[in-house]
Amino acid sequence: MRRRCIVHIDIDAFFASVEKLLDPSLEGKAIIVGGLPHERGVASTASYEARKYGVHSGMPLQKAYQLCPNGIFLRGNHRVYASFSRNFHRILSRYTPDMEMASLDEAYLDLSRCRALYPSFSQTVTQIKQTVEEKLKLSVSVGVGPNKILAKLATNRAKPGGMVEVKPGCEESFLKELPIEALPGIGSKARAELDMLNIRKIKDLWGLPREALRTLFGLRGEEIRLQSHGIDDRPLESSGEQKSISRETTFLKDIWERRLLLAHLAYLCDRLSLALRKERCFSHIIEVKVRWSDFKTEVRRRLLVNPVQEMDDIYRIARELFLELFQGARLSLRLVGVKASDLVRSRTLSLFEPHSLHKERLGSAVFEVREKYGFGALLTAREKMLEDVYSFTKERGFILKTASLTK
DNA sequence: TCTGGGGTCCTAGGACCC
DNA sequence: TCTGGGGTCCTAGGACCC
Repeated sequence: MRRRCIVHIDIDAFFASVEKLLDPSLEGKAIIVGGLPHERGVASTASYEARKYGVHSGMPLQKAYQLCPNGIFLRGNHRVYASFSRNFHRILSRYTPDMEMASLDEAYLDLSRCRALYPSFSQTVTQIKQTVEEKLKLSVSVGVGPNKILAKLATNRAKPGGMVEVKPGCEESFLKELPIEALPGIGSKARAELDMLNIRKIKDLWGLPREALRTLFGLRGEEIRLQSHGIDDRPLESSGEQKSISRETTFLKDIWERRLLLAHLAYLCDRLSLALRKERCFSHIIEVKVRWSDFKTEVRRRLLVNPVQEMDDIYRIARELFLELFQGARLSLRLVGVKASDLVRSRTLSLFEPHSLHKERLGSAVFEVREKYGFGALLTAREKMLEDVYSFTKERGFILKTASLTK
């Protein structure tokens, strides 16, 4: 098979860079996006200035604040980032239809089919990089290789702002000294296990027999073995249908009052219902998640014969699942969440649900008003109750992190 | 240090059926 | 009265990614 030409392109410190663009006074400063220093949470992005202090994404905000007390902490605005991401996608798609958006700020391009169009790959790649940077006003890093794994690892080496190509014959020398956790799929747990076996670099994996990898990583073992040699024939995948939608909240302080937790659960169900409606989806599985104050996480899910979309239906099930978990609770909760999965596009109306048509019409009307005027523009009776609970919440000093219902 | 929110995928055990 | 083998479905948990 002919060597493919895969390009991986990644926006540098994406959220932080967008914030600098929106507010030029932030230029040159240590920016940490993810939340305010006293909040519970982690950094989703740190600017390169902040990284000098040791701050990195995934780090708890309180720790980031200790390391970088003069940093500028921002909650961030996902809608703005999503709009930048759409532009990113638009620009790249002009070069080839063979593209995979791996996340908001990261994409793969396969130029193999466009050989006739682009006689010089390195020139084309340089041009793509320049165009993206000019149009988005954001710096990007680019990696080029014969497959996804090598292109991605090349990008990591190119950061920030550079371009690295893994040339034919250089694959193993490029890989051998990289730490094993550079391979996607090897996270903190796997790294710790491999560390005990004295396996720290990718070249250390080369000596392991297949069976050992199979034992360590299960089905992923063979893929990891091949990738450690730079072999990867995974095709690019255009983003398929979403498999699940979820909404969850970590409270600023742990909560033990049932009434408060149920009220917040209802709020999450409402937001989930809105999201399902937006995607024109119905859900066959509803799942409730709780995280206790000791950080132990539990879930309960229910498979439904008739898929749901309406808030009332979701909440009825979520409430039961929640109470199953919360019955006899000895600890308070730091998180509740609700998730819809096994999504379907439409559903057949059941003869046993005479009111469902009416309910759906009401739901559509609520949805339209909220799309136009915002979530808080229209409150149902239950949400009016919720609103009271929110003020009750404030009186009790439990400020929920999620924005209140009214604007 | 004290651990987000949104996802995907895999594993393992129990129930159930043949 | 002791106890198969295999397949599938469901549930819960967890690793991992950005």
